[in-house]
Amino acid sequence: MSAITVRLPDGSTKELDGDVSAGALARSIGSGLARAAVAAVVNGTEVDLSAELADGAEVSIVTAATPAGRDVIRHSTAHVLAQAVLRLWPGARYAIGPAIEDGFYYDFELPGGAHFSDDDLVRIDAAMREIIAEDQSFVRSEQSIDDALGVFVDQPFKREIIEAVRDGADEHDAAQSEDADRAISAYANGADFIDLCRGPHVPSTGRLGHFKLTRVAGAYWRGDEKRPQLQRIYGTAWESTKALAEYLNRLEQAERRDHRKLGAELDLFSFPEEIGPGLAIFHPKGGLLRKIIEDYSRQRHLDAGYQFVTSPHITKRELFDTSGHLVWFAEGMYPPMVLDEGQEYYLKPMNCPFHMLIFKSRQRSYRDMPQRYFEFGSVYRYERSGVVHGLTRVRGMTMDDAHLLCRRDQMHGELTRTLEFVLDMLRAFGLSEFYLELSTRPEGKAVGTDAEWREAESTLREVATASGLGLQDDPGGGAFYGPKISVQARDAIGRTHQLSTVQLDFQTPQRFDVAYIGADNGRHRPIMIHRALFGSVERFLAILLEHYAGNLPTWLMPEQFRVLPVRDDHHEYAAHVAAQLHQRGLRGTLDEASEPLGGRIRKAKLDKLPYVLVVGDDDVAHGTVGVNRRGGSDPERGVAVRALADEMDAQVAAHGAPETAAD
RNA sequence: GCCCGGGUAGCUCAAUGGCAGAGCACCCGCCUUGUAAGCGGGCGAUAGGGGUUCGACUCCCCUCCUGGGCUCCA
Repeated sequence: MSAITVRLPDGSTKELDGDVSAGALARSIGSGLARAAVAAVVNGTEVDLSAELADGAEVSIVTAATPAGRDVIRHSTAHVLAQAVLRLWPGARYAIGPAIEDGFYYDFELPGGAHFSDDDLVRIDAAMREIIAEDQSFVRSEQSIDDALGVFVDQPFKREIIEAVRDGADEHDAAQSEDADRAISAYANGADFIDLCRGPHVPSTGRLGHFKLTRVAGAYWRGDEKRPQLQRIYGTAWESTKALAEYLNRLEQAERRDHRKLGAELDLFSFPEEIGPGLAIFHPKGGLLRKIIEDYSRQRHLDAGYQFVTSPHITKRELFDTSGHLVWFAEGMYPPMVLDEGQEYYLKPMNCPFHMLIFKSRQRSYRDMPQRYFEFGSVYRYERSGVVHGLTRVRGMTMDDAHLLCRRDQMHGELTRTLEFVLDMLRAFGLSEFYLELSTRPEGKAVGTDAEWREAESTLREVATASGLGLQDDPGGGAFYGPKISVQARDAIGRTHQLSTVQLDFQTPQRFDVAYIGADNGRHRPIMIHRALFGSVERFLAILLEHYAGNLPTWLMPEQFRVLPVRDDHHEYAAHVAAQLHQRGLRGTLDEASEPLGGRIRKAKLDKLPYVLVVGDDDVAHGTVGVNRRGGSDPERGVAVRALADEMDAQVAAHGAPETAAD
């Protein structure tokens, strides 16, 4: 075997003689790298460490503690999971087992239609650890389509995948099918297990072990409800015990921020069984929080030239026939009420049809344009029973909904304005990291002409690009009536949430036959922009709660201060302090000295009060308060009431940055 | 809708098929408190319905509610 020379990422070269595998390269560079290596990238393609390198190749080593390395570990762990399940359930069929964000899953069909239970996870976990202890090698093989079909003769899901590769039906596999031999690759480890797989994998199962099976779930084959439902097992896997522990800790942190938990702890809202799933009631503090959010939003909309409108919660079916909702959105709507000799009334799932009627309520001139209608409109959607989730997926919600009708020549400007307005408002609530998504024409189920779509999409793209934010494409993700930009916001623990959407619609104005009179005295069709900023008030509130871990900035906090008199003979002064702050427009209460100060302070802290104010003898004598600030180290004694009020005013005016402390 | 969990007091949790308990909250007393839990007492529950059993929180069936999952592509 002759020596070869390969090029490394830093531009240097390395000579190999004899063993010319990627693993040998790693070893020749250093033992630390060799230990960390899980795969390699050769000329841009991921390969196993056992892959032989060609002379002149550009090679980089994939190490465990990197995104690509973790994918390899997770994918390999998924194989071990499947191997364990097949050991425990002979005759089980296995479908797919990819690496996903933070983990992996594998889908199975068990013999006799059996289902996994949580107890099974323990057994499977044990079997996996045996396989890992056996340190089996992952051995790659390549074969023709026909041979592969033979290998997986008893595995209908694998056969379906192979056939999809053969037929080139699977879009993603198109690149693979361009390979000259159209070979199918598979990995075997041990004598009893082989799985269809592109790879790469770790060299052997002994490289794995920092994993945890997390839950079992049902999942439809290829995500299609009409196909068989499979049994899915989820797990997470990492490069080290430490990384695994950190991840599990992160999950706990997220759990502590869960808005459903915080909503109960802070007495904001609840979901009484008596009302039904996905239908919340807001308690006084939650109601006040909503009012604060909504009032601020209203003021901003007023300043930005929006007009306030209101529409009813139910309407005759004809309105939704006209709008197309009963064709396109019927499954998301509650069934109708039949009133007045057969007249059907529907709860509204969206506000736009009503706003169209407001536009139509009189003749409009080109001079009237744009019309910007805004409404906190409560809508009801019949979400499937399995998908409701806290305040983020509900059956009744209030959208901060706007519909802008403008002339074609105003479209670009209105969109730019709208996007700026949206981002500015989100920033005011303490969200600052955004990217945009552009959802384009859904193939096959779109209305409107090609020219209209081209114009709409290119306009949205220009506007999105001009914002300077990152832009991701979401091909085919638009609504049937037009494309949209959605604003994705990153929260304090790095999760992204789709918040606002700005949607172009040339269909609805046509359906309602709305028009304005142009300067040419002719009828012209306006362009419509749908815009939800918070999405829904409920969901936005939930995202804020989780973003701030309940420590809402002072301006949003329903209770901004609480005055605690040390003894009951300080009550009068405490009431005086509270009244002074109330006069400055600050919100707060007085907690009388019926129990010891320490206990009252603790309660106020658990309620996440930004300002806990203690008044005693010294304060009565000098007109001061003791200030215990949220997140502050030591309380400050002897603060003048006026100075405190000024500080709080400033804090409110600044809106404040998120306090990312865990709690 | 479907798959796997769960449902005990307002909240967080106990209780081999054999007397349903605790802490917090709430109410009543006592205590008069200076920066994260003062003391005593009281009120209060097996989600709903059916079944098995001498006996059911516990086992079975149905309903309701609830948590996780159902595009993340060998």
